[in-house]
Amino acid sequence: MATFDIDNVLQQAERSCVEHGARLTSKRRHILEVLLKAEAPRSAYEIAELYRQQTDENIPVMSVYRMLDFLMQNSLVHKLASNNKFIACAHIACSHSHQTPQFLICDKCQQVREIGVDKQLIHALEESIEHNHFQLNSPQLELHGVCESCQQHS
Amino acid sequence: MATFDIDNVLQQAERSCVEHGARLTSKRRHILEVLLKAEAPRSAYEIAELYRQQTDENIPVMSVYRMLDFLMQNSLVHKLASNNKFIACAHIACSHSHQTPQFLICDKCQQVREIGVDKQLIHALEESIEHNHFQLNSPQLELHGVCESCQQHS
DNA sequence: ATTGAAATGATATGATATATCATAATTTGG
DNA sequence: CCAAATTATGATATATCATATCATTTCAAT
Repeated sequence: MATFDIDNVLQQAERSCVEHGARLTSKRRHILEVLLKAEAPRSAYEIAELYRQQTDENIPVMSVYRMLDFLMQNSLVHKLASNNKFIACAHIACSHSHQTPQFLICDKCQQVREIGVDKQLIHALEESIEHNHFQLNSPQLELHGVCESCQQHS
Repeated sequence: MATFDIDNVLQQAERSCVEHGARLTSKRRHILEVLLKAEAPRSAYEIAELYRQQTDENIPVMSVYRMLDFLMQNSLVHKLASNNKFIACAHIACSHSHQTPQFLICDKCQQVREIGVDKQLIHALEESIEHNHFQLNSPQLELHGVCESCQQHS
């Protein structure tokens, strides 16, 4: 993601937090920035290390976890359960309301693509689940495979 | 799951391993049995503890992980990435070839239902993913929510 | 300025998972 | 049947991921 984009996204994140009465502190903002700059999902410990490198300031991992919690609550960051890593939401700067996030995770290069799966499809999935009398919380999907680029170079 | 079912499932697991030239050793079989008896997904450490209780024998967690790897390779056990726990495959004794596993995980009682989502639906999902030039490994889905029983008792 | 709430730091510890080398069990080829 | 090779398991250490708890700092509201 290009630098000018990051600034734009950060501004939008700022706005979104203000709207919801959430405080995007300087440190929280920095954590988000680290993830926006990262080219793949990062663990909390990796984020702490990148934070140190990029700001010349130490940060306890404990704090990183708390800030990630904040960012997740405000839909600015997602957690990938399948590898215990975190990723900036790809739709922070989008105007439309956020869909249920769907991630394509490349098992070779670790890059993640956050896609919008067809709404109808998700709807059908939800219906199928309701047939099982199950009440869905949030149908975040994580799908593992090989991305286009890695397919070509193998 | 009733006891007589467990024996049946274990026999089927045995058969399936023989077919594939895999060795379902006594210990591996016991690990599978522990999971078949468990009424919810278990962590590797919990499995080690249950193993101790049920066999009066110690087992290193290291070994549990290795045996779980074996069982997963042979489609007898699945790992739930979203909570780092393991569960016996619900379709060991089924004759039909295994579908892509789909799990409904209750966030209240932790019970898991392994369902067969509509084939067409999965197919559509796969198509949507191919549009993104992504090559799926295995589309295991983990969906979090509240099960029927917990909905009623809340 | 004072106070109360929210954010962050510091420390400890728990939970999950892998690396590595040693030993035991099983298979295989003679 | 035995020896070698392979596979499985044990033992130990350590890496990695995450939470609990209490102390301190920052910030906002009065």
